[in-house]
Amino acid sequence: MTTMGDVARLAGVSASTVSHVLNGTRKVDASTRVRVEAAIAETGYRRNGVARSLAAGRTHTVGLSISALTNPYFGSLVHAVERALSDAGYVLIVGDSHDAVESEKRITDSLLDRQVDGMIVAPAAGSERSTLPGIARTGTPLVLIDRMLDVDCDQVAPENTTSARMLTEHLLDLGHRRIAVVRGIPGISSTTERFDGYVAALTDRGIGVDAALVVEGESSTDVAEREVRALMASANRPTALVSMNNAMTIGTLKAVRSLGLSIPGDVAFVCYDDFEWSDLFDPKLTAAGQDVETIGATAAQLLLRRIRKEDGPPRRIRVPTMFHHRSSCGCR
Amino acid sequence: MTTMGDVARLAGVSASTVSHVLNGTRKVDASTRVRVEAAIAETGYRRNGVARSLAAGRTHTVGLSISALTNPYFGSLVHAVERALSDAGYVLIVGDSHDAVESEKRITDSLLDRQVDGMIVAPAAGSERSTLPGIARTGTPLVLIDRMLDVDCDQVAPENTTSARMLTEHLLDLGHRRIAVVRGIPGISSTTERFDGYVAALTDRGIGVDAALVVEGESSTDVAEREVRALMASANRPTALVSMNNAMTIGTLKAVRSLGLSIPGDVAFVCYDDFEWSDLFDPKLTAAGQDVETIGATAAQLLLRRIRKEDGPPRRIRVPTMFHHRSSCGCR
DNA sequence: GTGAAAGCGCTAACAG
DNA sequence: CTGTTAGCGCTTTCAC
Repeated sequence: MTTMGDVARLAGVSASTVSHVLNGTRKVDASTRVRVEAAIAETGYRRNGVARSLAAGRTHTVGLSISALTNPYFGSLVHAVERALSDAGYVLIVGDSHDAVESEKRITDSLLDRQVDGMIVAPAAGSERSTLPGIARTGTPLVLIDRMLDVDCDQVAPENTTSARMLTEHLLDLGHRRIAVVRGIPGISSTTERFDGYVAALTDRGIGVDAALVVEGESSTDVAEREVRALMASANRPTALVSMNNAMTIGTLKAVRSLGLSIPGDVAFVCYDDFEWSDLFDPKLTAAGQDVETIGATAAQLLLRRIRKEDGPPRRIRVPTMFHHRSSCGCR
Repeated sequence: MTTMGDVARLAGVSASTVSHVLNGTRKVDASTRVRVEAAIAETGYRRNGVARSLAAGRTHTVGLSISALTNPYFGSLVHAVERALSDAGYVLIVGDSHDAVESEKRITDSLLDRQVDGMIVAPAAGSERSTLPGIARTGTPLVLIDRMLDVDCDQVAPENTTSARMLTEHLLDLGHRRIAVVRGIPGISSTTERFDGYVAALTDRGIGVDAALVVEGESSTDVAEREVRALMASANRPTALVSMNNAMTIGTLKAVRSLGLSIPGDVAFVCYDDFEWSDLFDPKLTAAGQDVETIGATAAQLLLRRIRKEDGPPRRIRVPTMFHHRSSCGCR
């Protein structure tokens, strides 16, 4: 393994000069630069980032903890974050928490041990007690993504309440009164906020929330399928369904289809979260789509800002969703 | 920031003892261990992984370069790899090459600089000339994933030829003779091998390959949609279509739908790659599904083995696909 | 069972 | 414009 010292010797300069030509951190005479570059080329030298990080105190690495890499939504999120970060010269370490604080803690501890310059976390339920304090103690820049918490740090999440409310109101406008909702995993803001939007829409029209029409899908496709199936097979089947995230949508659609029911004929359907292939479903799904790219890019920018020590109060950013009016709601 | 030295001082021992209790690398008297642990707890000490890596020469980090984080297929792959790796105490740095060797080179160089203990790469076209030599030169353990190359290293990829052949033969068995194929991005083995399977099936029945029926989708949904649309709107429209990966499938279905054609009524359809929601499409897709979990887990195991210096000749593993016979082919 | 000391390969004052 | 010199915080012989 060739080190900076080897290169320096070969070029007849000091290691510090080699370091400076490599990093452009100080003026170097053109001729010596050439000699150094020649030596680098000759030896095939490649700097040791670990030593570099130790000496410099920065790793140019950021960590990302999310809850389900298999969910296309998070895949896009990782993609957006990765791009913004790599453009800035950082690399991304990803960890999948499976929405469990224990795994989340293991992941973030490991990231902290590795001295990441910052981290982005989609907090699992209970995160504010279990894992965030530990991160805060180290002073590592942190931005929360996808779910908001009552803590003092940068956060970026989609607009939830208003979007869910619009979705529900649309159904109400079409005359539906028995509207069921399929909720995501409990304990996180997205679930709560979206549910709030649903409740607000109903309440606003003087309709009470019927507990029997609230199905807990737990953000598991299988659970949602089972529960929705049970509901739709029961006597008090709703006339419309609103699904609160893409996993819930898949489960719901499977349930409906397995019962031989048709959408929107037998039951109207709208959902939070859009799919790239929404218009290939039959019928096309009326949905509130998140702007995942913006969410990811924004989170990365906020983090980069903190890493650069550009201070300021914590910011909480809501990214608007886009309403896609298609046909599963029963319109047109 | 508290260091190991601080802990040692507080516990009244040497830094080396602290290191040993932390790592379990040598026998430590129970009583001193207790004192050390108390000191650690008291200071909230957390070891510096960077210093650790520099001293030990291992980072417990592996890099992964893939071509499209937004593709659900790769999302699952990352997930599988991440799980296997984190179980073994490693973290994963991901980079998205967008199937371009230039980005791939930047990513792998950055990973190498960071002294990853190993890396997994889904090679872009041209990788063997551009990026793999550089990796080989460092001696960093490497396993290729998703696409195979004619190079000496561990590789794991799905079964392509036979699966594509089966798909095509199924169409042939149903009486189709004008079968179009939608190919993925050129220059990688999956595209070539799957196409070979298509050709073999036709040839075997004495049917020549009609160049007009070979559409280049370039692994871009948009391109596939445009090209398939053109083909299906033309005079010599095929009676059946075989799509070679999930992005091509989305594009193809969009094209078919936009023309108001029906599957399998107007054109039969089969595809390589399965979707979690395959049976929500209308009609349900007959597909050859990859076992992504196995591919990812296998790659991780092979890599771990190399990292542990368990030698042996390079292994090339083919993971079988699963044939899902549904209705888009026109059966039943 | 424990400590001292020599690095790991680089960065960044500090001096010239 | 360039070299010298301390470290960065840990692991790991080697010695006791």
